[in-house]
Amino acid sequence: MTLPRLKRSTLGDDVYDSLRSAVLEHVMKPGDRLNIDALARDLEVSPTPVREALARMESEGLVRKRPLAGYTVSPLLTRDEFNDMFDMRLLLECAAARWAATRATPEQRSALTAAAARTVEGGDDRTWHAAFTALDAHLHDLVAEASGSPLLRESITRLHAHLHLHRRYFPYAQTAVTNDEHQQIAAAVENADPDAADEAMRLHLTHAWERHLVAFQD
Amino acid sequence: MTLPRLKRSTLGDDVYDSLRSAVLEHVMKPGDRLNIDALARDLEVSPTPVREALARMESEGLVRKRPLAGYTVSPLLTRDEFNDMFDMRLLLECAAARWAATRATPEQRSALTAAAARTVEGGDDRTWHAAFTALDAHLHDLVAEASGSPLLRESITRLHAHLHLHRRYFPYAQTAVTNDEHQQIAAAVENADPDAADEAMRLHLTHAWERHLVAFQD
DNA sequence: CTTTCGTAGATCCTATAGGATGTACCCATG
DNA sequence: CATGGGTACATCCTATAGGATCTACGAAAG
Repeated sequence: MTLPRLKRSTLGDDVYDSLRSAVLEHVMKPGDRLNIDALARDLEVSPTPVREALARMESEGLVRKRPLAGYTVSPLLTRDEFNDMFDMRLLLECAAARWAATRATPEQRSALTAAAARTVEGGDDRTWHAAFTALDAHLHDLVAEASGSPLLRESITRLHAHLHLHRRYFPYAQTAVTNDEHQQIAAAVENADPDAADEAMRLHLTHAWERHLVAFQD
Repeated sequence: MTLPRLKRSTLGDDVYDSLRSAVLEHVMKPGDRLNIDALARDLEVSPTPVREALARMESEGLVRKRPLAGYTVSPLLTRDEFNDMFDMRLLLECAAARWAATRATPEQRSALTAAAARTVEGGDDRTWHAAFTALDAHLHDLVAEASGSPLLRESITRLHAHLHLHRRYFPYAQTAVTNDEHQQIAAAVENADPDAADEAMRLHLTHAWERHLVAFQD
């Protein structure tokens, strides 16, 4: 018999969750200074667990630290960095799709197909876009999980944090309907066709890349 | 004119460097408990910067944290985790070699060739092995750097931390001479031949994999 | 008007102390 | 002898305070 893992947590972990979502959900914008004492007051804790949370976030690239001068939210990606990120996505996520096609469990395959079938209903642009990105991120994580490689999934998750940051800042860069692309990926995985899965993911990412590039017209 | 970046650091950063090398150089073995107060006494600092350093190390997978029960050095990789790591190495480092072949600067190419030409001189087994792994790690980092992708290099560096941990624990798993393999990689990059670089790296990693597998005869 | 210097304030970094939790040992009991 | 419970100790977690550093604003000199 297996019992559910019990989840004890410290203040440091809670502060980390709060700050991480605050950065990802854009409550604090890139470049903003993070005043440790102020954060501690707002969260009604002492500075110590705040420092601990910031140290973790720095190691993940969400914030930057300048010794003796404080933390700031990581700046937005430059055009070069953004292109580099998509090169990495192509490398990692296409491999994930390929591996998922051969190693995914039946449950994972059907979950992927179900997620790809879902569509986002109306509402104003802002909430619609938020729901859409959440769905997209969920689907990509399903593929990463189905790859059967914990390390690969972790690497992809790391990349997506930065992608999410960028998306929130340019909310209308990606408005085209990508359901078809998602369904092709899911179908390829369902059919256990590695080459097709790789190619479908490549197509999807390349299109996403092009849609995002408009944000860099400088 | 460009001035050298000035390197101010806090105690937390220094503690991090110290603890990281202590784990990597195997001063503290996998599974060992890390007593925060004791570490603070040994390093002659207060527990606060120690906690900060451990938080960073946990995010990198070097230590594990159990809330309200302390930190421990991450356990050695299981056979599955080890295989997963080499799958990732094949994916990442072959791509790095491929990109390096097309995008490396002339300086990077010659540095790579020079590193591949170096050999490790005698001494007792232990120091020889240490020098050898250092040379191998340096060469792989040169390839990662020459890829021109900061994200790719960072991912590879992350993997190598765990690899290094494993190597130190089974110091005699890799004794074959790999200079030939290194030189083939360097030559392919020098000749700007992506396919050859990919293949040479694949061969090198596959052989390394087989050499390491003997550690798992259980 | 521009630049330099100096001071005041805010902020970061570190150390110390106390409350909360986990761990280990010993004793009692079946 | 094995098992369960209770207590003492060690350790972790958090809060608070003080010293060191950085930043920003204003005044003085060129």
